[in-house]
Amino acid sequence: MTISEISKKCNISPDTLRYYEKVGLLSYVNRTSGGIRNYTEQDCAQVEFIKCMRSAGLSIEILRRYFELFRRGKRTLKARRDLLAKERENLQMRFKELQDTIKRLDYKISVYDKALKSKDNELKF
Amino acid sequence: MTISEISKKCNISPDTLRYYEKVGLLSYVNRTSGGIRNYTEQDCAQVEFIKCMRSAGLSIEILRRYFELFRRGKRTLKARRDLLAKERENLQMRFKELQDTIKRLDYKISVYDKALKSKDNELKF
DNA sequence: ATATCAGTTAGAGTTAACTCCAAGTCAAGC
DNA sequence: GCTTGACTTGGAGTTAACTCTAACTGATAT
Repeated sequence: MTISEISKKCNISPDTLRYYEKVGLLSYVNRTSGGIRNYTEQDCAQVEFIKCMRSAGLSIEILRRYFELFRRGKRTLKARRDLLAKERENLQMRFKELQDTIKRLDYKISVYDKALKSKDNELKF
Repeated sequence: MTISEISKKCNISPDTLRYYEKVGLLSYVNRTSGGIRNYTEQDCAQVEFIKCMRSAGLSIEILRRYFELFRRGKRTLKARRDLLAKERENLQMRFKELQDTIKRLDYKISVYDKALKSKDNELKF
């Protein structure tokens, strides 16, 4: 798969793919004899994983650390597991916060709806 | 309340408070005769609201728009309600995504735990 | 009256994560 | 052999959201 093919397939720009490679999220992408990147299905799955974690809020730096551990081989299994478990806990916290914020917005919207009905209230902010 | 007092109370830096004022999130903060900001409880509640929305991911720009509508008075009630409702929907989507990502991490962690037990598996990434 | 200290401003600097650009290369079609 | 078009690189530019700096001011304690 060329860079533009995986770009379309994974909906991520070629520039971003090269950037991810440069900073260590996608190491050792195969090349053709002419020096052109040749992505595998496995690379594609990894890109999907990165995209998913990025959109949940994991930083490039955390993911870089994760893949760096990977490159060091099997003896880092435990460290990788623990890194993921820690990030999972962070997400769990953000999940609860998000839930509360949605509730807060729901309440605020209901206050707006009341004000709109009664036609003469203003809110504090 | 001086800036350092509200800073401690709301756990937000004085620089950030001045920045929020500059970009239009906190307009018309009262001043003493000497020109020093004098925050009210109401300002404090507004700062808490901003903090909550910011940490859920709402941008400064969206919040700026919200408070700008506010300044235009009662006739923008509906527009403000709709702005909040739209952001609420965005958060709802991110909430679901986050839930899926947490599940995905749980699965991945369980795969790690299996690999750690069997002592000889490596994962793909 | 002077030193101290918390506040003020405008504007510069920082960070993360891209995103763009210019100059060059390579394979394929005419 | 030449053009075209997709690729390559290193490095510069962008954006959001702060964060810091320098120079200044005004109230309070000695």
